[in-house]
Amino acid sequence: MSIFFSRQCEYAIQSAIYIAQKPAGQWTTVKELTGHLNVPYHFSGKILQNLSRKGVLISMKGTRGGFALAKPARDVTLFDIVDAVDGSAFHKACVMGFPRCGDGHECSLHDQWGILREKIYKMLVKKSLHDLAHDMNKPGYQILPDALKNSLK
Amino acid sequence: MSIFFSRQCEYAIQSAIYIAQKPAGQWTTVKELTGHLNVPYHFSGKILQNLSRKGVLISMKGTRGGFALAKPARDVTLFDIVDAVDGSAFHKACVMGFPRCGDGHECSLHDQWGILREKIYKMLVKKSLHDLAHDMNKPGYQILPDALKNSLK
DNA sequence: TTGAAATCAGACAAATTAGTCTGATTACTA
DNA sequence: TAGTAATCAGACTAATTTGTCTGATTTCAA
Repeated sequence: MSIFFSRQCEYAIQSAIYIAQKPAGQWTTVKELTGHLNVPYHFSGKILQNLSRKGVLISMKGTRGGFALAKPARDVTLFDIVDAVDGSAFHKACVMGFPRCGDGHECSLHDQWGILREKIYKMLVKKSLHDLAHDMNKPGYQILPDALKNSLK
Repeated sequence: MSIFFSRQCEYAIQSAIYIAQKPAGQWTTVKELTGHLNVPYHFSGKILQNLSRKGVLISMKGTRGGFALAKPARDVTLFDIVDAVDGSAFHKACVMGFPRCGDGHECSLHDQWGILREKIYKMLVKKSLHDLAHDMNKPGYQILPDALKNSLK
């Protein structure tokens, strides 16, 4: 049970936050990212390419290339990332998997779960990458264990 | 993104509800279950065996055998099922996958998600199989599409 | 203009999850 | 007591997700 998002989605979120923490206009390479983030190098490449295909990031090839946000961090929500990677099936599907739920034959949890799901959705939509980047820069917050941080290139 | 529970867990929940709808003391065979529930026959067997190993169900071999609840339906919560199948990692793990979150280096969503997660947990703990079985017996509720229901043995 | 450093593309491998098959064992019934 | 219908166990296959590898292309800088 990967908690709520797929692992790929977790990686994407963490990557986006990392990129958003840097001054706008700077490019971030896969190498730098995976040095800070404990995401497998090549997998990271794939994920970032995917995000740029989806319009969340932009990329530049070449020596001074890398990835950057396609829009200002204030204008990208957490939901945008999740939606780009995992889709938004959790909006629709029955939490217990009953096929007719939401179809006039709602399951016993339908309403309760609907309320919670909506709260989760609002949480995702209200958090911008700017918020996240800002929060996670504060002292108590930290993206990685020190051990890993020290071992970066 | 399998919404929230693994598919196996969804099957387990649906099966448990089905069994709980029958009068106490009756045995339910895999054949009957999969006739009503659209769960692959052999996979269903595995899942039910697993649930009985975990103490949620009991089983009896032989001609008139099958599976039944190990305890009264009022005493089995939805959380018991989920916990038996998927575990309860969602209690602990960071929703965005940050390794140090919950360790003094909380992520930006930690508190908000904690509140929602607790509500989800309460929802699971408060729903007994008896509640579920009762609710899903009401007219508007229905476990399966008619088409499937009609094609049962 | 050449070399280095980056993305990009796609095939491949490994791990996990989902689903299938077969044969053994058990218990009821005729 | 023999046959049937069920669980049980475990090996196997298939599908999905995760992760790896290689080579091509692009861009910059010496």
